[in-house]
Amino acid sequence: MHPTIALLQSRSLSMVVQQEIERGILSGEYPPGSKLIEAALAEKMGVSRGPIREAFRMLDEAGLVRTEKNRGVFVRDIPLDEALEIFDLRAAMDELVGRQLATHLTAAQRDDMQAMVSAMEQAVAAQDAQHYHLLNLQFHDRLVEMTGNRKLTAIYRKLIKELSLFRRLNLADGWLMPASASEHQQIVQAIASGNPQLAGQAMFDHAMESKARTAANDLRRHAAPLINPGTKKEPR
Amino acid sequence: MHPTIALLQSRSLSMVVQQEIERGILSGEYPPGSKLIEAALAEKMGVSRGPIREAFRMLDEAGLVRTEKNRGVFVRDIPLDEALEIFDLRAAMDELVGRQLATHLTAAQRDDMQAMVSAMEQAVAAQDAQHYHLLNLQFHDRLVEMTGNRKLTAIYRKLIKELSLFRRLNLADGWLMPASASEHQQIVQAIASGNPQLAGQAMFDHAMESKARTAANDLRRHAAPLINPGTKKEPR
DNA sequence: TTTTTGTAAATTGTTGACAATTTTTAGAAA
DNA sequence: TTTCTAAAAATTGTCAACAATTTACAAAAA
Repeated sequence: MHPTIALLQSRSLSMVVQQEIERGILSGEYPPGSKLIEAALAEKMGVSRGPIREAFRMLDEAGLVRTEKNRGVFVRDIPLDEALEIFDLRAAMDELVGRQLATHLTAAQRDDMQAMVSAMEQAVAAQDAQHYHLLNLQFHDRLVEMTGNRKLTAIYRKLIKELSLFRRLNLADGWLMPASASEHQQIVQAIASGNPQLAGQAMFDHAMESKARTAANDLRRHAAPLINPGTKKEPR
Repeated sequence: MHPTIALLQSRSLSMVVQQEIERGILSGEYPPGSKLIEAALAEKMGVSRGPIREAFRMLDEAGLVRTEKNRGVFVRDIPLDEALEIFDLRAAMDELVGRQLATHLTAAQRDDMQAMVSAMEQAVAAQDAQHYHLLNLQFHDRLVEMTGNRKLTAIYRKLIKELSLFRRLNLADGWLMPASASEHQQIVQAIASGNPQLAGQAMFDHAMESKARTAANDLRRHAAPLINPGTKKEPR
């Protein structure tokens, strides 16, 4: 069967719309706090408002937008305290990932991990922060996926998406690039050693380091505030 | 402001519908696998199909129903392997809860916990399995809530709801009631001791005991199959 | 100037209608 | 009887229209 036909049979309009809006949110096209207007999106995507509204409900439940009755739908802006909460939760999940991988890792998985770490080290050497950032996200995503726990993987990915709506994170990435590079090699070694306690600890510590860096970076931001770029409409 | 007016201003129709359908699912009125018909629900609740469809999208994202294009929406039936995955994830979250409570517990919280354990012991003495089950759910929910981590609390509650769609769980509860009673006292003591490692371990072990009991109970179910009660329409 | 008030415009909430697809039913053919 | 086929019914997908609410704007009052 033709792939396009198969796609139209399985994906309803609202799901396509949901993916498209989500892409726009995660890419920064619709920044945190900005208002999403039903009619505008409907016209842009060539559909009526029904599927747009259904997509809004999915995005709301996923935590990417917030809905105010009779006022509209806004891209969520994750406050610092919620971001820190998510880091704690992610650390616990990563610890579980480390433990499980340490007990069930295959040789092929071990090589995968090592290859990704090598790629990250190359990105560090090349000073390519953007590429390093993508590789880092992929590394952790793959590790979670390797556990085979689909529910864990699904929730982990949701948390990562929500975290990307924490504005102040973006700036941080550049400065922190070299810091976490060596930790990844440590993680791979701990997992490969087959010691669940050690591997879990390495993953947990790495996640908490990210949390600490984010918190420290937020303080720096407050000390040296930025000029307000506000061109988009904000709520209230 | 009058509470009824405030309610009507904050809750849109689709949110009310979502809550009502969710209540029906969790109460067993709409059992796992059963089909949810838009028109029937719309008439029953006195609204049009639009809000029903929006509620469906929320419930789908929450994992309580599954949508098949052009075929309809069905209450999800959680398979054993997914239930076991959720137990692993919940164990990691509970471990985090134990650690955090051990370091930040107030005296009032400690008394709360102790009171709930006492209530559970009374339910055990009275052989009231139904009441014990509710108290047990409340105990763990309150502990998660006490951490103050809202994201953790929200995801934990979602997981509990999904787990309740694992049919085979219901039967298990009765037999297992006395087994987990003493573990709760152990948990409270571990948390009250202020030792994060110990408290986390107690919570983790307790969750994994639940998992093991569920798995064992499922084996028993397969050995002694039940007469099929099927009166509801099933998909396929 | 600043605040208030009233009207127009924009936007959201809800509904009913129609099209597309699936499911059921009844009859024909094997 | 069983299997296949085609029409009918039921159900979902999508849309456009209308009502309700909020927002924007301009004039009047302080």
